[in-house]
Amino acid sequence: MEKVDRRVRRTRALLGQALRDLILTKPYETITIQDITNQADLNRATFYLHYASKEELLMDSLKQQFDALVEQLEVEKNGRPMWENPVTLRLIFEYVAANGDLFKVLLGPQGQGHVMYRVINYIAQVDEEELESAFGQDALPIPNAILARHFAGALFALISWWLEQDMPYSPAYMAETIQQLCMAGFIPVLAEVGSGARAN
Amino acid sequence: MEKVDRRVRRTRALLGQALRDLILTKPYETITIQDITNQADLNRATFYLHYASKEELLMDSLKQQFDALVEQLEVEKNGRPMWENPVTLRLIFEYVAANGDLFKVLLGPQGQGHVMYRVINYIAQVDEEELESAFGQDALPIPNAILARHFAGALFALISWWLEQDMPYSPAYMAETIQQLCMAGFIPVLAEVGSGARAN
DNA sequence: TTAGTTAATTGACAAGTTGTTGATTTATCA
DNA sequence: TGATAAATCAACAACTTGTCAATTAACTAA
Repeated sequence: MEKVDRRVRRTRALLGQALRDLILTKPYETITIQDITNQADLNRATFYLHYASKEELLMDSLKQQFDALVEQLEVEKNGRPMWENPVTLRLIFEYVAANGDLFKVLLGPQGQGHVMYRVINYIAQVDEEELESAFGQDALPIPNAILARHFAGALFALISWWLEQDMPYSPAYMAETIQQLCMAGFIPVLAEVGSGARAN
Repeated sequence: MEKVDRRVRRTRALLGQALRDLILTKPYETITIQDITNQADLNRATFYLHYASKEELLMDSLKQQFDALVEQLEVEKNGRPMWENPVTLRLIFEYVAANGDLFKVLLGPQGQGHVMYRVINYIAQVDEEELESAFGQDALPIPNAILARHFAGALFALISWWLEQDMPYSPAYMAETIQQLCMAGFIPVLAEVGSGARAN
């Protein structure tokens, strides 16, 4: 079925790696097809045999990484939905950390909109499916789509912030915190004012 | 103080409007400086007298819109922090709706990363300041920065989703829902299973 | 109102990117 | 091994970019 010419596999892998390397080097928008093929040591015309644009290449390259993660998560989560499973969340943060250099650029201030959007959308989609299989289609007082988006947005923003700050907390802490905030909200947190300064 | 030559104001306004118009017409990346100056009916060299890039122009143009909103919010919120003030949140959604065409593009699948990042960051920053003035610096069991980011991410994701779906709910509903989810979390929602299908 | 200042226009420049072409060489698969 | 498909190469026109000096037009302040 999935028989692909070895040369094609090789070329695409080289192009993908070249783009990833370049992203760590210079702003994404300034990277040209020339740059990519130079870095990959391939002819420029070869690029167009496989992709129509940088974005297409980037998405193809990221998809493979994603698929590997999703496969791992499927095994670990064992039917428990993401929002109440700290193990799944922790694995996500560990995965992000493992590819921190790249994600920090792609999701940061100079990040790519289509990547950000897809990440949020992907998380939301998975989450929405989990909600549907757990509660049915919109049996809850708030639409599944909204719940899923809320969760995905919060997760995305924390990942982005965590990378920007160079990961000041452990993946486990981030996972627990997100779970707590999504499940129980701010109220329990705000109620429990610590030893620091009090409001005036 | 702020005396700016009338020609400069006029030119910058024309350039900004031209870019906004073009964004509704064709993909952002394909818009050239030529396109912008053509649309604005200005000479191409004039652009470089004011901005170094499309991004700089876009940010300058958006900043003015933002400032107008922030000013309005300051008046309305009356000291009450964003996360527990449905009026502020409703105004935000109404503001988004008023500029729906533009924001739908900028925050959507083909959106611009730097715009998305700035929006999230801006909301988070305002929220973090509110948390600090209400509870002090990190007196809560969870760092203010994380709480603020969580809220900003959820708000951003819901706005983006709401635009993408062509605003299927009222601004008031969106505001109430976000507030409820952020303050009380999923637990009360999941507990209250409606009349629909039940999990198997 | 006017004189001096500053912005905008114009045409032109070299340098670089883009996407595609046809002919050729090279690697792979069966 | 021989047929097939991929990669290379050089070259193409079309376009964008940033900058320039010289000129014209608009504005501000006295």
